[in-house]
Amino acid sequence: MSIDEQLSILKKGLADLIREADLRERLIQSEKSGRPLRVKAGFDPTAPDLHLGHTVLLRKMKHFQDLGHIPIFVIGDSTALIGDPTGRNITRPPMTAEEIAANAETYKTQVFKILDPARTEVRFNSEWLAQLRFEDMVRLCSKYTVARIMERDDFTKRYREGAAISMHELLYPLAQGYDSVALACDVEMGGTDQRFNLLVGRELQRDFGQAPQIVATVPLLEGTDGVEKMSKSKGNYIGITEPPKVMFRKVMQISDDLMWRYYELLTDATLQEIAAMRASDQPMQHKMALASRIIADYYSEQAASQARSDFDREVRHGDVPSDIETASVAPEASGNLAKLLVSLNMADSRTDAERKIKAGAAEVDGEKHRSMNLELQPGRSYLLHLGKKWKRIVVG
RNA sequence: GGACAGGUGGGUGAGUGGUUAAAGCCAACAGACUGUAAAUCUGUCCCUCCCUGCGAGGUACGAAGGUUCGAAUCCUUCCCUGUCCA
Repeated sequence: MSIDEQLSILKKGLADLIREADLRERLIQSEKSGRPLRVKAGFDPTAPDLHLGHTVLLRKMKHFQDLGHIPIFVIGDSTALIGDPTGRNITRPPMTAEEIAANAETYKTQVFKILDPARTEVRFNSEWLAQLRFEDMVRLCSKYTVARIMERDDFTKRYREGAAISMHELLYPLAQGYDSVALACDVEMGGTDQRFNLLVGRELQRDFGQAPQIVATVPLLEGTDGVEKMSKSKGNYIGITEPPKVMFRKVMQISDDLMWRYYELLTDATLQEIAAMRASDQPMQHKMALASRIIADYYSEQAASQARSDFDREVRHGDVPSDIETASVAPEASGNLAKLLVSLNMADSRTDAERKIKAGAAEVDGEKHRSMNLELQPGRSYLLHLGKKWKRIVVG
């Protein structure tokens, strides 16, 4: 494949590429020398589950991998001690070592749903960061000035607003930049919000006598609300390990406009194909196709079609779901429906359950049930439905 | 170390002694409507208990004490944040 072709694959969907000429140069060198490029992306092990927002980046790394280069997946176990201040206006609470270890493990397995494990490097940045002594830290800090660090949006903003900025947060960009030095990266990738951190890497590499890495950023994927970027903590995410059915439902819940964005960033559909779909008057069909496509990526075609038919039946026609869990309930649970729903995890609290029952959200055996009272007969089974939750119970 | 300002429910933000479990807005949840979504409308949005009622009780306005019949509102100490001065 020609360098131009390679470049155009790699450039597709990128938000920033600093700088394109450098990347071209490196691709040429790599081809000549047979040395693959080292393409790094760092992840904070803060959320235990990867979601579609992360996959925009991972898919791009896969493109590099497919062209013979080496993705380096850096798990920021040391930098997690700081907590990336990106996009934050408050200081993050630090995580415990146990949490970090557990989360990192989950990341590792999930990331290989996209990348080929045999040709991926997975590294923890504690490997080199934990080695640094105080003198090393001081030396590292001396390479950057306060004014330059404060150029970062988040810091400027927080500073201007009189919000707290702790000293250790200023170290984050330096630590991340040092990762690139330690790994001798050729390319570092991240979301557009990572731009600053990625650029710091270039400067530090220069200071350490390395060629500055190429910085490639991908757009941030909006979450299911269509407004904020997808994030676990905002609850607007679609996790790649969520059951197919849940994924399908969540994809269907995005707005029609957002769907085109998802097509662009989460599938290999070409821009022409997307434009054609967009011109048609079948948004729902295309959305269902999108959901199926995404599920097929992380599960299988079969799982996708199953999820699709479940959605058809359960959501569109309002039928009873096919895979309701059955729980057995002691006869003593008879009497109070709210209590029962809480014990079955169908409501957050008893007060919550009562509210929903009063609002007419509860059904027993398909009948709306507005009374708090539910007498259970031993041996019988009941079908409970509250909002999106269903459960079959057997008494006895 | 000194002076000053401030800390309210998921977010924002009212409220400066008494129908205040705490306005409004946003988010969220449930219901209706619907072709998925959106939009719209209705209701809800701390917890527990029961005789499920515009019911009873318990917690809650950084923390702990105090004043008062009564405090988010006043006082004291502490913690935290910011600004200015050293």
